[in-house]
Amino acid sequence: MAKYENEITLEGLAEIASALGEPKRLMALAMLSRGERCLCDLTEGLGLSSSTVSNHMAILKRAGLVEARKDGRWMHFRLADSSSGSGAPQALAWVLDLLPESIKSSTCCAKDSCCP
Amino acid sequence: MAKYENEITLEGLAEIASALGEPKRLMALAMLSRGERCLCDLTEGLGLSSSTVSNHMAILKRAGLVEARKDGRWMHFRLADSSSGSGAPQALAWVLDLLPESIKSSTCCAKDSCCP
DNA sequence: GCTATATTTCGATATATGGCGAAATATGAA
DNA sequence: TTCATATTTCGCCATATATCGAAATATAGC
Repeated sequence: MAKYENEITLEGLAEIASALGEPKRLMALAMLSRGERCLCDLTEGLGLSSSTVSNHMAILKRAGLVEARKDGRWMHFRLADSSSGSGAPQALAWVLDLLPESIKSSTCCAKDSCCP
Repeated sequence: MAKYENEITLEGLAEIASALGEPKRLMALAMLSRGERCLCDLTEGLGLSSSTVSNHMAILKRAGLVEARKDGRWMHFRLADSSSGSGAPQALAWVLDLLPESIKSSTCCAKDSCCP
């Protein structure tokens, strides 16, 4: 973590935006906006291999956009808490506001497990 | 308003985020937040070649984050108008809110032409 | 211990991106 | 028209990214 409590560096800001810059990752966030999911659920919903989804989630986690919780064999992911610093909550607010509408005009998800 | 007027696709959203996911482009937006600039000003401020900056600005323009105006030999860039649709204004609001603070802890800009 | 399942890590590969300099284009000025 | 300047386009290179399958790791249940 940075030297100061909630310090936001230019690189950190770019990292957050970059993490959001991939349709499948946006799709994953949309799924998580409806509640916690384990990796296998995300894998099924996104139609990607588990290794690929694991990578995507690591990127989102590194950017501070999601948090993970291990429960036995399952890794559960959820959207980052709004109290977490460094700009991620604001980014989530922005993107979650626009996601529901944008998903309607997309064929990104393999199943409708993610689509309202 | 028409149904598809300001439609946001998942890919469009990802394109906006992706355009924001590069420190030099964030720097360029910070410069533009202080007023219109021509490409040569941006080039000097960012410390990159003009061809590279031209590319960066094309990416920001394509994402709807900046607008351009040609005046003689000079191409002037400015932040996209808040009335423009497709999520760019919200993205700009998010990033412009955090940029001033983040720039302080960065050595990205070649000159202080961009730093408040 | 052994097996089955969930996840991560490890190559490998194809494509995308950021960067530059050189060449091409556009335009104002002499 | 000729020259100088601002910008874009092009070719190239190095690095990053998205993806997969296979192998490695972790854990629940037997």
